[in-house]
Amino acid sequence: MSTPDANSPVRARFCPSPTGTPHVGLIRTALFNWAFARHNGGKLVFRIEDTDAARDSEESYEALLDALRWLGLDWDEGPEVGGDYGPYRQSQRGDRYAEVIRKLTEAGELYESFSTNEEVEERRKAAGQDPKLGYDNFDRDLTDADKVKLRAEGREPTLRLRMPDRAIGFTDLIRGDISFPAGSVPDPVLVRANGQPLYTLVNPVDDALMRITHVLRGEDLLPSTPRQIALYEALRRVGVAEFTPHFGHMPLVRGEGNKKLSKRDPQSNLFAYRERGFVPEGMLNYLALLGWSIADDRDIFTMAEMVEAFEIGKVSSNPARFDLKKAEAINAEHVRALAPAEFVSRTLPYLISAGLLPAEPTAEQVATVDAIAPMVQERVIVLADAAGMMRFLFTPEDEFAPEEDSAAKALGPDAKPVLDASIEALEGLAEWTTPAIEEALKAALIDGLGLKPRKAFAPVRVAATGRTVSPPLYESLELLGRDRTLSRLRAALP
RNA sequence: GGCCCCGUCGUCUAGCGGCCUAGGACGCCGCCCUCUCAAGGCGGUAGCGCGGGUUCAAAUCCCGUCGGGGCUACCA
Repeated sequence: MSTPDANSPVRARFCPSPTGTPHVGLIRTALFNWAFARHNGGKLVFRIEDTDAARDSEESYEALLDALRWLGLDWDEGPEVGGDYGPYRQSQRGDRYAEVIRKLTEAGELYESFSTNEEVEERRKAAGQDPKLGYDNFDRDLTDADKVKLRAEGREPTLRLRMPDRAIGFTDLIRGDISFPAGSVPDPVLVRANGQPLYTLVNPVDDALMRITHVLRGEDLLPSTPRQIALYEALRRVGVAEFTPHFGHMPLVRGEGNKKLSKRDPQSNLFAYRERGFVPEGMLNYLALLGWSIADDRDIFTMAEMVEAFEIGKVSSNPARFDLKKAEAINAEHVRALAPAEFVSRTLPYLISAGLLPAEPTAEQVATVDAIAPMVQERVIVLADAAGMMRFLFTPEDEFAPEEDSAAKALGPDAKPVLDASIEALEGLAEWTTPAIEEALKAALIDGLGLKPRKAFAPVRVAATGRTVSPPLYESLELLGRDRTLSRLRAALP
């Protein structure tokens, strides 16, 4: 098997079909191809496999671009950036496929197949074989007379590739040597009866035409590799392909249980993570951990570091479970690592969509966010969490009310003396600053009432911020201001 | 059923014959810090599927076995 010249530049590709919402497993595939291309100083080709009009949609296509752009996974050739091997949407490459089909057919690499699935099944059963064995290569030896007769019945043939009568093996970049015995792969259909080419044809043909050197994809495609290698051999014989690329099959991403993470599983939806406020750095870092590790004692890293260290041979061959808890932990690390101003600018959209702020926040509102942000930043896991923690600062007084369960915990009858003492202490404060508030509250509640801090501050916290969990209390009160603080404490009196 | 892949803590992994009485991370538990919750610090919990080999020595190599998964479309 002739492989790409070791000195020729790496050309990897990411070639999703635009069906549904981007899936985290799909994005992991994009990430590894991207990192592989970047690490090796090669090119990443982005190609859209939209040959199934029944399932593809323009929305899904847009979603794919949106996803990659959001994550910062850039491509060197593909939609919107062009390249020497375009177009990069298969729906626009019909003429090329027709040409390849013609060459293959003329060279006798393809044969006409008239069998229906039912007929194949019947023949398998009649031979005492399991119908699941698939196509039986029956039409390989049809005579011209047979074909004329079948056409006369109104049947149109598909075009199948004749698989070689020998084992097909290759060295997988991730798994090592893999071999499929002769006869274990039935002759695949490459072209529909109506002349439409299928994935089985267009995927390898485009990889050949685009001179892809490394095919890195999910393990679910491993069984299709032998028929692709057979096609490559045919393409080389007719002068369409110059070499057969290297293959590497990445482990599957699993969901709960041991099954492959399904497209229907809400956990697979990339955009759901974005909506919750996963940051690209966190999402990518976590996805990278699904099958790869940068070092034995570290799992937080940047994409620049990943590119520097990424070697395809170090990718694990076992399936990885998508673990939300760990994804969140990794994301939280990246959120905390954000520069304060960056945290604010990324959080603002979430505050707006949560209804805390108008689409165009005032300078004063932004200043308030700036002030509370550092204290919120280290307490959130995803950006959307910030809304819950900042809500008390942006809720109009007539709408403000402590959350029910928090109130139940901290605003019972016992709270009255605490709130009374707090109000009295805060009313007379000369200056409304964090240190002054702290001093006054401690003097009144700890020293004055002799309460444990835990008991003392809970009612004040819930009365003012609405929740038992909030940013630090004194700072929060300072930002809230004296008037709002006092009116909320009074309103909370049992 | 057939073909293929995979098998280290609950999860993701490090490990590629001696450095392993198996390391890290998430989770979980405890302690410290402390105005809450986080963050941070410290400590703990838990694993080489099983059986044979090879070897002075195996998580690491070989075979078998069991288990899990994927594919098996005129989808991609």
